[in-house]
Amino acid sequence: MSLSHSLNPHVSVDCVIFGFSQDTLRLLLIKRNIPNRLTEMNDILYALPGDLVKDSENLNQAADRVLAELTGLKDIYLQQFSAFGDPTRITKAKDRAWLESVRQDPDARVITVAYMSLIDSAKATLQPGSFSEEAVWMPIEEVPELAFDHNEIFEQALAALKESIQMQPIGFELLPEKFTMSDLQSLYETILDRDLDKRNFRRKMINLGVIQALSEKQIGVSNKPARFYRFNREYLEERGSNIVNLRMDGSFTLFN
Amino acid sequence: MSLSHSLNPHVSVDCVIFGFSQDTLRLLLIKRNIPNRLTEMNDILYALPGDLVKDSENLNQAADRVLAELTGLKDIYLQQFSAFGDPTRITKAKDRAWLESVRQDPDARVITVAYMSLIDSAKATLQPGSFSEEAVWMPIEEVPELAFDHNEIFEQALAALKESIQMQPIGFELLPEKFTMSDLQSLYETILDRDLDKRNFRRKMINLGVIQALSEKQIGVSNKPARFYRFNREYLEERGSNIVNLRMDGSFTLFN
DNA sequence: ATCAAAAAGTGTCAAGTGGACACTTTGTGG
DNA sequence: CCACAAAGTGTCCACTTGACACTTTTTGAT
Repeated sequence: MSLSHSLNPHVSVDCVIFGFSQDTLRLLLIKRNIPNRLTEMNDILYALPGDLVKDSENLNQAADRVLAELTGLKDIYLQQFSAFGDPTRITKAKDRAWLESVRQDPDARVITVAYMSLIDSAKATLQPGSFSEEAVWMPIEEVPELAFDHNEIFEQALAALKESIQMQPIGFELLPEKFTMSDLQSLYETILDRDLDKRNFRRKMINLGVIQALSEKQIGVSNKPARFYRFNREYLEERGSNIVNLRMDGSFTLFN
Repeated sequence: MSLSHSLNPHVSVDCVIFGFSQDTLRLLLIKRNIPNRLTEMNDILYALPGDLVKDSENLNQAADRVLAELTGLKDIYLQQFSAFGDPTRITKAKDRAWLESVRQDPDARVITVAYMSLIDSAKATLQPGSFSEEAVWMPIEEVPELAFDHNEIFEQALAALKESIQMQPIGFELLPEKFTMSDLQSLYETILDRDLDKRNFRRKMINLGVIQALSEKQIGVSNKPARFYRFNREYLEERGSNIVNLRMDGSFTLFN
């Protein structure tokens, strides 16, 4: 636990980390044990990884630190997407019990700055910070009631993710160094939650120039082995993220 | 001035209000008089309209209130776009002089949540809040050195504005109830800072269905009078803002 | 050796959109 | 009635999208 005198009691960061693997999109949650005075047992409460900001660090640094402390994840590209500051956001009964057990000033009004990221959950090694807390990947359809206003933060992050995937070829941080076209398509289908046409998808990806074909192929699969591709990092550096367009028909047309 | 005991000394909001009129894009600034101990005169410092958040209000409410208090602007649609929390963001010498003159706790580390909006500056009536402060529209090319990290906040807001205009047909709040096609094109050209082809612009706008032609025309101009149009509010309600597309060539293609 | 299963991989056409480009029309004012 | 100023208009080509179905390649079982 960090020295609490350097913590700013009014500002926190929360991290919405989406993990993708095995065709499933998951949310990274912290499982907290909360003392329950009535039952003398611990209640379990899931929450986004988050904590107060130190007076000496900026918001990005705080997000990196908090995520590492609570989950062991390091060097994750975190993108700030919104601040949440409703005065009632931390006043649920369960939340107060936990706050009283860990915070110097549990009554302080806290605004939080939310960060999000999308990573390859198979590559991420979780190392929860303390024995009473555990980091888990939760499929996004099964996300339970969360602490504070974390359900709302999660929903907004998911909506932001769906929008942003339309606008830039993400996936760079998401897939292994080499991956098949089907892996990539599956990633997009999962996030967008709809089917895409195989031929059109391949055509678009290749023409965009974001990925490069390798000569390598899968081995040991019981069907035609797929070719591997890798992301073309120069592409994004050259282009920036300016790859948006507005359509006549008002529809999204990234794929299909 | 509000009761300071209800102000949260660690969280503020700042408003980046862009105003458009007479083919010019302007930024709304507050002119502050700062006591200078050496000269016994006042230094002048421009700043974005912003102030601390009250413990009883949420961030959106704070932004609305602060903007109204400092500039008189009400019922402006403010969109949160980023939080700024570098520990050094309020430590410039000039800034400290001013903070010491108005804040209970001038040393507090403050993070700020930034909001932006784009309005018709000709329709907006400014009523600065106190005699020592004055609200002014500053053409964006002439924005001077601002308080705190407000130059950075402004730059980021401008970049966000340029991006977002590509993605949704804004302008609804910007132009008068009825306007000419040239007015609209001029708005886009000003914000995007480049020329657009007249024929292609008209075709796109009309086909999009965002605007409706009126039968009325200009009168009293010494050239062919232009037809008036109005925005089609049903359009946005039906479509939402889902009018984005990703292009093969990686370029913006909203117009031209 | 042959076959079945499984996933990879491939081509075409029609419709729509984007971008480049120059002249005519309609009003006012001198 | 003439000059000026800004509005308004149409076409062509290149490219992108979206719909659509069959062949290829490998493994593993018989």
